[in-house]
Amino acid sequence: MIGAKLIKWFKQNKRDLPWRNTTDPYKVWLSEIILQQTRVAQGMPYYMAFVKTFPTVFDLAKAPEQKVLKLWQGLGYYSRARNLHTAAKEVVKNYKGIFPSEFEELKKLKGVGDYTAAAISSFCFNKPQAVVDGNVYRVLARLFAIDTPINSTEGKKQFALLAQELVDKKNAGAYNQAIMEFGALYCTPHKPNCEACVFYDTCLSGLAGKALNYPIKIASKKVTTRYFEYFVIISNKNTYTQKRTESDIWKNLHQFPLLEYAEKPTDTGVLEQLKKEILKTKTNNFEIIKQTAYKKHQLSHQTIYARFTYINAKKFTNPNYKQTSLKQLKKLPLPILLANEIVDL
DNA sequence: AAATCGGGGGC
DNA sequence: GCCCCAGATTT
Repeated sequence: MIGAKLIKWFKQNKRDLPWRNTTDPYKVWLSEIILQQTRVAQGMPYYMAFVKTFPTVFDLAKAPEQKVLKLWQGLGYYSRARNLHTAAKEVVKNYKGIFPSEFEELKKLKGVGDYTAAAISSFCFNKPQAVVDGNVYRVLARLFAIDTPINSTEGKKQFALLAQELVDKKNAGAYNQAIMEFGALYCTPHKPNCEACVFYDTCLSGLAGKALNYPIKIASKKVTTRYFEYFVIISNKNTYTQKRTESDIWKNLHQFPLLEYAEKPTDTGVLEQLKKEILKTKTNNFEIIKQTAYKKHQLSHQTIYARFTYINAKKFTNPNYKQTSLKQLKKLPLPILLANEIVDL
């Protein structure tokens, strides 16, 4: 039984985090969505801002999506913010603003999967449902020297089953937080503290001196490369933007007029396409003010090389783009790549 | 079953 | 540069 050791360790070593001082499912849910694939240090300021801006699920539900996305700006995986907003409206509409406590019911909420449903139901209602996050995969893989890849279908089933067998059914909330905290602080990916570990004498990978070999993962496909040519078109002290609506990165965030290429384009090629498709002119009634160097922007599955070309255009009328003042621009939710670019504007 | 979706921090 | 982070959804 690993539960007693974990919970004891947890009581002595846990971090004091704001979402641990409450059992309000709204706040726990908020923290869980924010912390998906995100380090505590990175998510913390966003959690504080969301709680302050939207103290209740009703406040979040009635907010416009653009305001939610703006507050999320810079955190990445923007579908989390869109789904967060959708789920808030679902809770208000379907549950009168009261979060359900059952695992299966929680999973019906947009953006709430196995992990998050288990977290909310166990943390807030002490339901006996095991969480399986990156920490749990790592701790269990090491304790039992499990060779099944954690990102394979079989691995996900195997680890979920094992986790559910191990969870302390009477103290699931404490147990779940304990095993995650243990993974985050002690059984870490690169420098596990095996010598001082409470499972030193039973951890199968540790005993073999192979803790670092676990967990096993299937190598992911390598990333694709994209070239983005953004055009900051200045006309009458305004610029122009559009909203990304395709199912692609940064959906529902805004951007400058953009030309995209799979391979590095030639300057003349870019210029021709700019005139034809964005400026819609055959003459040279515009002026290139400046052009930045390509900036490399690394995403999990894509490498983006982006460049900004500033253009002075006397007349610009293209219905695909919306005239935007600098003040308006800074209020729009933008990919961090663009937000950084306009900081000094 | 595999691909996709961000950004940052640690090494 | 590579890996990983309190994963979920889409294809």
